[in-house]
Amino acid sequence: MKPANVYDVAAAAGVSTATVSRYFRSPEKLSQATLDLVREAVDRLGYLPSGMARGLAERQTGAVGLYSFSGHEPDELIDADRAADSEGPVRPRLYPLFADEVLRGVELECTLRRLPLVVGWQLGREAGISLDEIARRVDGVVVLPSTISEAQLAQLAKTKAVVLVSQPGGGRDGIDSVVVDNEGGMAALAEHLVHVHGVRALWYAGPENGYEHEARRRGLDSALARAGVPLPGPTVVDAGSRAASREIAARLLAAEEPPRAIVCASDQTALGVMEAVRAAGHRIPEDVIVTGFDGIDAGRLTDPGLTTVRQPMERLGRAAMGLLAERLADPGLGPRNPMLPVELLLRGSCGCGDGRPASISVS
Amino acid sequence: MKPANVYDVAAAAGVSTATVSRYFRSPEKLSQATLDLVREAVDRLGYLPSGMARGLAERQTGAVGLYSFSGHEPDELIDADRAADSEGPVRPRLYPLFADEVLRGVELECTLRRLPLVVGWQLGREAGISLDEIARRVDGVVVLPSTISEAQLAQLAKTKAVVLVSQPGGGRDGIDSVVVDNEGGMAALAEHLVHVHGVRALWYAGPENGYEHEARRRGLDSALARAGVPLPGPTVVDAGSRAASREIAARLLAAEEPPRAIVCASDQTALGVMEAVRAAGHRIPEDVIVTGFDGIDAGRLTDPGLTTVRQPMERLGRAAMGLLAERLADPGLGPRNPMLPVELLLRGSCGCGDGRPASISVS
DNA sequence: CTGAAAGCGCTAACAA
DNA sequence: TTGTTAGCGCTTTCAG
Repeated sequence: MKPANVYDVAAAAGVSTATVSRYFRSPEKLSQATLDLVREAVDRLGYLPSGMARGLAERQTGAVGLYSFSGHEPDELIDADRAADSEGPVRPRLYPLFADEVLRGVELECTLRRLPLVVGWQLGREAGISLDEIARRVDGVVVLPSTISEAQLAQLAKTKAVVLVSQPGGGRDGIDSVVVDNEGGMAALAEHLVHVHGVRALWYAGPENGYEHEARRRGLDSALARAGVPLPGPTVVDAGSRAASREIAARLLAAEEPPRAIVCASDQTALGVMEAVRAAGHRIPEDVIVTGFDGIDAGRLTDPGLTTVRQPMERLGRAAMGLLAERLADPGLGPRNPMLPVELLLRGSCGCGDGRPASISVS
Repeated sequence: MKPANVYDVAAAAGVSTATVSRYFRSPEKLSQATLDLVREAVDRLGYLPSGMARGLAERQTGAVGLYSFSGHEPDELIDADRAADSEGPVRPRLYPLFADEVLRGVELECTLRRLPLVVGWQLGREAGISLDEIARRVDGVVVLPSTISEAQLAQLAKTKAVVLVSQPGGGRDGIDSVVVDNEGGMAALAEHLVHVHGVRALWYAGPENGYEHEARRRGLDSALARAGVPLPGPTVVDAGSRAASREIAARLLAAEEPPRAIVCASDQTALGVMEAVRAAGHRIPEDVIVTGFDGIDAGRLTDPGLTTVRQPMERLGRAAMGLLAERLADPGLGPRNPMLPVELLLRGSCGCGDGRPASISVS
């Protein structure tokens, strides 16, 4: 039997559909007697107003969206069933990752603001959910770094509010953004390595595409240049891929002398690199220092702990959703593009942190 | 300027609205020439079909929902900004909790099945988002334990597919459920305490309302009865509240002799109890054994590690969304109510786990 | 392969 | 305070 609609309820209560609508939208405009009448009919029929019809009529969905890459590799996800529930010193699957923590912040903000959240994950290039599937259901969407082209984003921004996370909004109309100080964080890390640990020869591992990684590389290079240390060559490594990890190991074995440090563009890459360094027979940090970027939880659980630059991930999510909510409330706002500070986390993998990890605020 | 709709696109392309609709829904029915015509218009106008209008016309939303309690206390969430980004041996705010891990499983399954997910959290009794706000936007919803009455659930199930997590579906029509073996897990834990550690006097801490806790209590009592150990009295403690933790501490101080063990209905309660036990001047596990239930991550990070019963939380979420997707695909299905096995995790807080934690499968 | 037109269920003027 | 009615934007027969 198909669910009741306004007409059914109106007929059952002996009122008009407008009155039934008012019962939900502006009960204060109805008399007590009418209220009771409608309530009875609603309860009896188990009536739940359709969000689709309501959205159509109101010309807005009343919901917000989050679109993200999954952070995991497809095959890893498919196998997740097996991996998820085992336990050990090293987790079989990394969690929570950057995207998970940002999501938590977004959810939190949505809960506080009473906004239903529609989430969708991109998985690899083709799998998962498309941004359009999310966007068509919401008034505005927070977009995490994903393989969405600038053009698509600009197109979308014409009809929906868009807030970019970890990608510069570029002052484009209708596109807000929130980023962290990637450049400053990486520069601070580089200075630490050079001045405290005397590092003068290092490798850089990480994908070189994308705004975040470019900013990090820039921070690294400028700090090294200032310190008079030769810049590392480009090392392209796909974060998380086992092949990349093997490649690093092979390069280490092939090298006449291993670098004093390997600076990675992300913690996930760094965890793979740590494995590779050990596979090549070197000790961390005595032979090779390894550093990451992000501050995911897994970096605390390795031995030694991973020295890294921590992004305020949950805050990033909250800020992004906050910007979105504000824009929805006032579309006239100019573009906002805040930058959040990061924090240098010194743990064992750089040779610091005998005892508790130290943390240093940057920017 | 308001966003383009089908009519705009149809006019721009010189075709009918039906053709524009077919462009998206069944492109194989259109000639190449028409396809090109429409594509051009769509791109030029930045057209994104409205999910609301589509849902209305199709009589289904094409999305699924997840409704959950937040797992955190409201004040904790409000202050989250400050707490979220600090670091230390014990995290200022517990994460990920049960609900977070289940959510992850649900998201994962949605990603694989390409289903947009609408999430909403209840916060305390009144704050946060209401179940109706989620339900009206989706075809079916997964509901985590929350303060939703049986009556409301039954009402909702009349119009939407509902899958309960950690609550028995009770064979009701249209209500599926997935639970874990709470009773068996707690019984296994109790037997371990009695037979391995010789526990004969213990307290039970945890809220006594709700299906999960009732099942756990039942498992505890029956195992103790079988072993001829006197049953603990009821101890009602609101999980996570500081007042409850203080109360435990006070009771310990008032007691002539502390119990050999305090068995808790959840890890969150157990973490509070561990604090309380120490505050009362006792050592864990030498003086007092403390155990939890859930297997959240935070239980690994305490010193000593928390002995607990691990639920396969991610799998719970995946299973729930799987059931929902299947029912949506075939509404004729009878009620499904699977029970997932749990695992006993022996760590330091019961006196086991010199070295690596042991884990024992239950059921 | 394409078009015309009738809804889908709700809201919001506008009247009464 | 309540009712009438015209859309909201899309899909889907039914014709052609």
